[in-house]
Amino acid sequence: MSEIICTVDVVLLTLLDNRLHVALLKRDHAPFAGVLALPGGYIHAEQDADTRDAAMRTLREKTGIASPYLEQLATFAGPGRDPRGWSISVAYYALVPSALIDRAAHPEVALIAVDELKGLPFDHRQIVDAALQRVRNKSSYSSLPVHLCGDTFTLPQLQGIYETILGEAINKVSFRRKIDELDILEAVAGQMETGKAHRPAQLYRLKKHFRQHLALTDRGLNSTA
Amino acid sequence: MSEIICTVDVVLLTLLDNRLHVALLKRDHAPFAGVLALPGGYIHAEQDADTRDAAMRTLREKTGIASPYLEQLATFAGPGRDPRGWSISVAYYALVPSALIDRAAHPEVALIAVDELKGLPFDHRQIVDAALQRVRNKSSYSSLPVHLCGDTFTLPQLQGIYETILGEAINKVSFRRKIDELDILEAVAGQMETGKAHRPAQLYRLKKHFRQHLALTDRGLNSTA
DNA sequence: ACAATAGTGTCTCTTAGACAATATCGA
DNA sequence: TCGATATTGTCTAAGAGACACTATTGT
Repeated sequence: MSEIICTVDVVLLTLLDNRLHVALLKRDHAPFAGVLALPGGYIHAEQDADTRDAAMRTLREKTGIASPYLEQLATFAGPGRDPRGWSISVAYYALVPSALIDRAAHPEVALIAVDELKGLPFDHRQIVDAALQRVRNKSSYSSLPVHLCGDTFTLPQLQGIYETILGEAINKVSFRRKIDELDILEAVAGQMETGKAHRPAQLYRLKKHFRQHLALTDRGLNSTA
Repeated sequence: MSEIICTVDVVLLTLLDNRLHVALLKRDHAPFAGVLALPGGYIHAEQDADTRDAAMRTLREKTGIASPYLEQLATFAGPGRDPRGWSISVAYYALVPSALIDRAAHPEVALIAVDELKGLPFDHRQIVDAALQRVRNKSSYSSLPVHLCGDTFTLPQLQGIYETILGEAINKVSFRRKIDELDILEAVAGQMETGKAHRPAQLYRLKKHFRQHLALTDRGLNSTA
């Protein structure tokens, strides 16, 4: 039983040009050397405190991203998914603002639009699909998408992000009501998004209490589901 | 990396005396020999097609249960959870009608009320808690609890099961409206639950299409959440 | 002033829950 | 007939979406 290959894989999602993108890396070694794949790697029992830790380390080492929103997705396993043998991959998904991805320091990180993915090795396609399904589902009733925003953002911007993820238009009044009920944002005093030929929008940021790990407790953006 | 211990654990839930119970087994071997613990065991790379398969096999071998509702819960891992070393446990949860548990053939299966659990080894307490949270959460918006029923049941019985799981009373009219909308039950013609000193209730059963794997698609019992 | 988008007030429609009336059994 | 619970009809209240009006900017 100890011949099982234990790995983690991370589906790192971000927004670019108003579309969801996944971070992929060209694999250094066989199998699938040179092919774009999810950032992942072996669990290091000597140093990883758990699989989340392993996923965090992997992400840091391969993309330089420090403390993203990171949540366990599911575990994929079996004899066929990795040609080296029976393997387990504990998959995580991360949401980060694209500004946090330092592409100068890590030019090897490829950001691919999720609807243009093709030819992923292993069962990575299945893992990405599971992550997308999870994020879409969870976004419909939680504040999850705020993790794709930068420090400050306007409500129209945030609504656009929800619409991008959910793939459908949202009623403006309802959206604002829900966000208001969630009570997780605070206006940045006096600051406005400016420069456009129309009324500027109020800037908001996450309340201090929610800056980090917002994941566990949120509920209730949209009960449409 | 190959010294990692790879296991599965199953949280088998059932209803007994109107209360949720977990199936536990006295461990045969060290560590924690003789202590009640979740049914679980090593993944057998030679025979298991994936972790679900391993969980199914474990459940069959240890409790005799053949094809329960079984879904992946989460993966628990780390250096401290098992005294033998760095370990991974892919946890599943199962829901079965208590009638399916053949306690004559498997007298070693202990069914413990979930609110009376104590002294579980490893991190099994944490795993059980995660399963309960998942089941309660999912029950509030899906038909999940029907898996705890036998072949036929009445609507008042089913409502009672929901109330047991959710821990609160449900509006009768709303409950029936929702169940009706889900459109997953069919009346068993002419059959009534009988014998009580009051109007008998109509018996229902799952529509054929939903007999097995109902898990993946269901939605929308209760949007209260 | 005009175009364009932000922000808000209000109406309607859908849906969940409360209440209550009717139905059907055993005693 | 009475007590008990099943089943169904209807009213009310809460919430989501549609619509439209006001606000504020650059041109």
